[in-house]
Amino acid sequence: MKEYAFDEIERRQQERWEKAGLFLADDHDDTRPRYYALEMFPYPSGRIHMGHVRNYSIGDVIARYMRMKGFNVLHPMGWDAFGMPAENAAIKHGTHPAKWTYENIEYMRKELKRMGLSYDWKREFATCDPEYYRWEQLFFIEMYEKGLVYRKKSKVNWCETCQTVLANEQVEDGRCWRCKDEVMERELEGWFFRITAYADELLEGSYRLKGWPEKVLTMQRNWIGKSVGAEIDFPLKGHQGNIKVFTTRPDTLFGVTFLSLSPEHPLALELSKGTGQERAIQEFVEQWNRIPATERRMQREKKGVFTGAYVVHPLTGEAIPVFLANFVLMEYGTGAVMAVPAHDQRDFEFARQYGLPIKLVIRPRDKELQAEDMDAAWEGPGVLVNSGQFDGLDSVVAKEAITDELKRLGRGSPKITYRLRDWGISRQRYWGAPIPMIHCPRCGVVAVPRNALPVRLPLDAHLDKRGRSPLPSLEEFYSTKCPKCDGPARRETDTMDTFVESSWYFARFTCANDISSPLDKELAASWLPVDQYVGGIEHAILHLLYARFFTKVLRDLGYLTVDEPFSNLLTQGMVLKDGAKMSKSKGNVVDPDLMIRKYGADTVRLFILFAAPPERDLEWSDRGLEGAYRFLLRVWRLVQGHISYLREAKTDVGALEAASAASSVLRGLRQKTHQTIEKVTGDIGERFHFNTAISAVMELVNQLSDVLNNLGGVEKDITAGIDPWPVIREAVEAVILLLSPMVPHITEELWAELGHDTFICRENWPVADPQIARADTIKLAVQVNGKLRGQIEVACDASEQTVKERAIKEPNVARFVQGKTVKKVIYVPNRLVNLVVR
RNA sequence: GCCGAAGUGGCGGAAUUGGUAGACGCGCUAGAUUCAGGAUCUAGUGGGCUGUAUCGCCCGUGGGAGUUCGAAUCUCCCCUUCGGCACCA
Repeated sequence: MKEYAFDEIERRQQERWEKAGLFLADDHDDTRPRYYALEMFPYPSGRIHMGHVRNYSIGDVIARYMRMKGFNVLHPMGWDAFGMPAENAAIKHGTHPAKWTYENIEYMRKELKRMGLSYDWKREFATCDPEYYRWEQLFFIEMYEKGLVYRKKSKVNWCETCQTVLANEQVEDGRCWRCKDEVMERELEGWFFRITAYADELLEGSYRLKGWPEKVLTMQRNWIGKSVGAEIDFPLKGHQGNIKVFTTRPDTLFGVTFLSLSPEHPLALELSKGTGQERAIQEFVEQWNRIPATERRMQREKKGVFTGAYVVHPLTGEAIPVFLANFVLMEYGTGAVMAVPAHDQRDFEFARQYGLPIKLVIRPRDKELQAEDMDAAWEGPGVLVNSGQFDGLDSVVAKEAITDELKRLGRGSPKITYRLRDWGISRQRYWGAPIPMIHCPRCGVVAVPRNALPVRLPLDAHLDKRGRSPLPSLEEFYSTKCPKCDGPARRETDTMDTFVESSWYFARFTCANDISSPLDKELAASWLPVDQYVGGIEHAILHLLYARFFTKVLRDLGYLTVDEPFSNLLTQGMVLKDGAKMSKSKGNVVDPDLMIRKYGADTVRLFILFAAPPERDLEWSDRGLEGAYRFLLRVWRLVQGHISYLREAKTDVGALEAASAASSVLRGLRQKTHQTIEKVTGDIGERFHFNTAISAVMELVNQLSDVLNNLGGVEKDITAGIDPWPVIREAVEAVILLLSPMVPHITEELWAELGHDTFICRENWPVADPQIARADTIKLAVQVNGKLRGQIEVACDASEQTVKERAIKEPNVARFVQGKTVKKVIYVPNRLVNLVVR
């Protein structure tokens, strides 16, 4: 018997596939429906890890399955190649980020190829290729012209270790998402993408993304954080001007007893002038400034100080004191809030702390409240009281009524506020796409002309030990001429956030080799949106929201015709070892290369698909891996051990039907074969539950082994002259075909061994015959008062009457029914009979 | 604190629509083979019951209550674990 030489087999099959160009997507074939399967492309960090193996195994099953289902499949791969680790490695090892990156890509490409992933490698690119980022620079300029890019000075999150600005999303718990060092606050001028212009569409669109996990959509909605309310002006008492506040509860306007301003509010110091509160305010603000920005938000205790100033209530004319309060955020709304202690918990705590009045204006429908003995604010709905002309109104209705009144008086207006901030994309790093802008002392900011693109990142730059970008001091780079006035000018030396590259790479894959334009509109339209996107949940907000934003921008720039990039999203769970995420620091990393060398790519793929459904976390198990290997070995021996009979067998309908008519064992095997096809098709095609698909094939293999181990018995069972091998071959072929998307090499090899000269990955997915899959008898459970008391086997088409009679005659059932009256008989066809007795 | 997901044998997990809980795999036990170990094959494997022992009973899906002829699945309360958000006015 031939040995299962997985390494030789896998390499040979991979070579065959490559030579035959099996996985190239056909841009021009319109006879088959198109399907775009995509996995999140990796950062070329050096080597692949188990997370990649899982991600790409899942994606590959989908791609291969859809191909067999007759789709023209696009399944590309590339490299998210800009980023800091390249710079860090360059500094540490005295190499160049480009060299490091391209060498890693070389290595990792080999690793991916060794896994037998069915990619269209002709579309591969790295985002650090000038031929890629040149188009990104073009988009930047076009967005700039449309007002979607702007420059502003802002307080930014600065990571000293990484020497760069971080987006809000890259700050976790006040620390840098990458190096985990504390983030500082800094004022810096930088470039922004106006993602807020799409806030509403991003939010609306989230309700139409039926193929996304609800969890991801919820996270995005929270991130966008839309609040509907009103902006209200409180005129300063005795001064010019007013203080603007944003509130979602205009219905509580009559309950305002003070105003709270952020300590960073521009009016903070000014308000106290001439009130005797100057010192107190000064101290409070100074104290506030001494607290590191990252810790400010963590303070939970409500603290504040009176500014000495008063504003006028816009409807009642009352004087309202103005406070500074440590919980008011400058970056949200207007940096000032109207305080309604009776109906906002924070205001309530603040008021209690400083002995400020609490005025009840919303009375809940089902209970009586007194301002004096409340122990928490009432934030729910109710009926308005103490609210002048609005008394008696429902609080929901009052929101609009009061806003209308304010608008009529010119003291306020409806307002929608978002938590989402514009996307700061400037990075003071070297290894990124240069921002194609020029600063001219005479003309100001000028875009690089389109015909001068790309602005190439100079490769002869020198990185200093501290990791600071060499670009601002590299004259050959920054020194240029103004495209408008031809005078001396300076190039922008910031580079783009690497999330920009990953925001449109999926679109570029549809026309990766187009050298004349960023996106071929027709090709993009023919492939997009991505039918199935697969990746980690850690990108739920960042990458996925940016990609959605970019898709809408590119649509509005005329490049794309779709509104959303990914129709269906599968977020796979993590790979754990000993209950924890694999990491170098924990020392629990399992090296995929090593495992592949030891057991082969098919075994590793099989284990990882079998151990858990894709969306759940997966616990790595060496034993489980061995189990997967053993199973493949069983399949191998099953086929090779009977190879000459199997090769001879002809699976024509006549032979199959004759054999199953002649033998109950063979009839049973055929039935199991077709049931398995049904089950696996559903599990892969509809649920992506590869674990149960595999276990179903295992059951078929078990039954097949039984039959083969007992061939003598089968032959006795058979009418003379009937050949059992067609039925056995049908089962064997089903096993091989059904497993092929998951373990493509061994199945390809066995397919050839059976005498096929076709590629299995080009075969049609098997179709179950429901007639054969259906059993002629069926086992039903019989319950008495809901407890299982027996089992009966009846003909499929048995009448309800027959079934009930059989059930009641079943000895053990009869025992429990004896001496009692049957009150009711519940009959669930194909499932059970339940006798209710008393 | 708020939101979400999860909790099923020794372990990973299955039960797709309220209908025979524990499929499949790992591990374990016994047997066969072997000088031995490993590998392989066969059988068994949720807990309890000397009980009318190839059959049957009781208990059992984090805990408690409920709806139902019937609940791992639905409802309510509680516990634990993981993830996200965390003063967003």
